[in-house]
Amino acid sequence: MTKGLRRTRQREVIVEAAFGTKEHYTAEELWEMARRLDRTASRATVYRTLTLLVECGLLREIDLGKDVVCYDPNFLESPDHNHLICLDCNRVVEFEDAHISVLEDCISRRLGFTPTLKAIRIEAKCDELRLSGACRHEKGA
Amino acid sequence: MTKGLRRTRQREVIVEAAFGTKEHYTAEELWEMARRLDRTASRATVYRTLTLLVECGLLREIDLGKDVVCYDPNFLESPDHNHLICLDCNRVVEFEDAHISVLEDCISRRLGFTPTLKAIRIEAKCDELRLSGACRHEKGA
DNA sequence: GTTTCTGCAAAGGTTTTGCAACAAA
DNA sequence: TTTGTTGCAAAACCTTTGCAGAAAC
Repeated sequence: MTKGLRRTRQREVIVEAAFGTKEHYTAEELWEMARRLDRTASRATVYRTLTLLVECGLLREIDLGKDVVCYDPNFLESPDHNHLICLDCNRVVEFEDAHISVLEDCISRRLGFTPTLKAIRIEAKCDELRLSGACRHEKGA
Repeated sequence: MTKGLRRTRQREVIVEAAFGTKEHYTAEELWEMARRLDRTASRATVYRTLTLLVECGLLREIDLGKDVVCYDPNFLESPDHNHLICLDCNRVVEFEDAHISVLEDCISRRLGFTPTLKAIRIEAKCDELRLSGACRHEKGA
């Protein structure tokens, strides 16, 4: 009844690419990163491996407000972090807060649920840009 | 320099459908609802009107963890609410919490930002189902 | 009359899939 | 061997868009 997953060179390459960065990426971007390690990596296998990694809980899908799904390899280290997206420069800032996390658990329990995933997304404007007219990170796409 | 938007019958129908429910819906579902009011409503106009409504802030896109974008017509009444999605029955529970909202603002400010949108998504398992083996809402798609 | 809007169908972009060849166990 | 995996190209999906006719102002 076990899944009988196999260790293949393709999967090794994709996993290495997936966790070789701390940046968020799309499926297409992961494909590019994997191809830098092995020119023969195929898009289909990247998609199939991404599905596996997300199912295993090794990788998490995040909503950065873009029109494509993004993946975040940093949840292994800090499983409870959230994302703030700067609308001025598109920079994504990760943050973690124990108080919020506890509150989320309380609210869930009160509603009759046990949370399995908690995600906060904050879209915001940069104070520095508003006050001084310039933002240190403005280049960020 | 003004946008010069026009009041058309098609837009009236789509807006009526969009705010004639408290449920969340996809673009496709809104198209079906609009067609119930007017058989000639076209998909393209639904998409174009959705874009306008979101830009105006009358409607909000929400991430329910599905693979399509969902829209939530309830943000006009309670602009600060969040969503808990039951993984057992797919039911979506809306909740609001002033403490969390304040904490989100504090964290944003500390990071140097002024938030324009705050969204929490919690995926969870139903306690009732786990304890008693049955869930009142199990039918939910 | 001018400008905006609509509907259609085609195009665009992302993700999934059927299948034959291939590789791991 | 047996079973799982890959790569390709096609298919499936959702969303956007060009354009000519229609409607609003």
